[in-house]
Amino acid sequence: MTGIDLSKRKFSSEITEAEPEGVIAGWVQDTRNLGGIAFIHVRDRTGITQVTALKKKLGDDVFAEITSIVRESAIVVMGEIKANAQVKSGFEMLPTEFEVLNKANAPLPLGVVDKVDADLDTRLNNRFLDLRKEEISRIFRVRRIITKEIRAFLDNAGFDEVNTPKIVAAGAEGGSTLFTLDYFGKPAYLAQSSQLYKQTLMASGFDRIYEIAPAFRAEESDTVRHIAEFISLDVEMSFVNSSEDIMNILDSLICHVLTKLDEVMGDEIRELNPDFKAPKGELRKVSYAEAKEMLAEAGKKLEGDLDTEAEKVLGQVMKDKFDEDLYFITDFPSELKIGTFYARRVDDNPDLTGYFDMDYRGQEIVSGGMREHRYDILIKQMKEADLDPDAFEFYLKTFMYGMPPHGGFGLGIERLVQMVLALPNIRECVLFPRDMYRLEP
RNA sequence: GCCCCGGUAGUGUAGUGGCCUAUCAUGGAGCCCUGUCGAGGCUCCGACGCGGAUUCAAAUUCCGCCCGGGGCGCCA
Repeated sequence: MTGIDLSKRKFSSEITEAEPEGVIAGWVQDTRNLGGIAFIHVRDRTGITQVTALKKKLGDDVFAEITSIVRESAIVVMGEIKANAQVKSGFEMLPTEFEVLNKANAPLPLGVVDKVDADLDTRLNNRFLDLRKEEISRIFRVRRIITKEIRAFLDNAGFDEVNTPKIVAAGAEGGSTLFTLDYFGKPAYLAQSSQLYKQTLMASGFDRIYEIAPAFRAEESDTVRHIAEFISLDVEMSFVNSSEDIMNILDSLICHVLTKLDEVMGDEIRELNPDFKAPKGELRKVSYAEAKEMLAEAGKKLEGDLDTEAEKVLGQVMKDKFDEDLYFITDFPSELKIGTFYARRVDDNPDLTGYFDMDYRGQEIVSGGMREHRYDILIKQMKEADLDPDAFEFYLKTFMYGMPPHGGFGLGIERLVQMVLALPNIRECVLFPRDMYRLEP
């Protein structure tokens, strides 16, 4: 039991002179002891309150006690609120009582307000301390607003949120990138995408659905844009004519989300990424063939699918030419989408698919398009992709009883956050990232 | 999976065979200071990833292992 009633606690942002007595609680960020006066900066999730301790008023012993609290200890302070123009927040607290709720050990494995930077690895090993930094927790505020606005937009557009299993018997794109696990003695996998299930729901009359859920990839991809567990927004809609219908929804969705984000915390985002701006409206569509030409002009010859360098060059071209960050790449050749067996090819030109990517400054963040809803063609494409239809029985069955034409897309939430904030590493926008080497914390 | 690079105090670094009893900053401990907010001044503390090899001598060279960083392929 503490002597100070924690239920009376106010956040730093709520401190005003209106209530002359107050209780604050948080972490001791820093102490400035000037001898006869000391300033203790107490941080909570809304900001910092300065506690001003006077030796004369508190007495030598209490003053020594309050000024010797180890940084990052959790404390609660009760005191008098005073307006003071010399303080950043405009208010300070003159303590009458305080209590260390739990002391921090010294030295800290990671400084929260130190003047030296720490490596990402060190920071992730001590993530709980890393997350106490405002500029780090800000990344997750951005992330929360993004997912909140995605839901707001899609709910409003008549989409229902669903959940599909993450323990599955087969993957959407073959077995090499699946994590295996033992499921009551049977082999099972962690879902690499909700593709098969969201299509199944199209055969179930849901019409418009979305899911925001983890996807697991056992790809041995050790890069700044890959993680083994990421959050995917999956959207699927049925009774649609073409990929245009799907791109329209995605276009409106992304513009809505980024516009709202700009409204709510645009300035804070630009402190971290000065180039952030919300797209104005309809996004540009560049066909694969056009992209190839634009790349040739820029001196990058392309054979086959866009490689990482091609994506980056194209991103720069879009920036230079149109001053645009976000754009579609459409009409991928079918030969590049063999592995994506469920992609529907253009009826009068089977060399092309209606598949598209959406790139954000040269980084792929979305991929999607019309799915193949006709059973026979699907089987054929599955075989071309070297997959065994027998392993997909539950999925294929849904195509035999009135599967409507449908399509959708998958968007990598972390990739979007990473590009909005221009973060150097995707791990920055995951609380506890999982990669080839990191399984804890 | 392939290619390149690195591991020095709690944290970030300097140091490429002897000048190393290892630099600087930050941090920690302590002292001084009644308006700090990257506070300031002074003192002290604290480190060469592990194993082997070469050498009179290894933080420094070589080999193996472990850990980390970057790029590619692939993808969201």
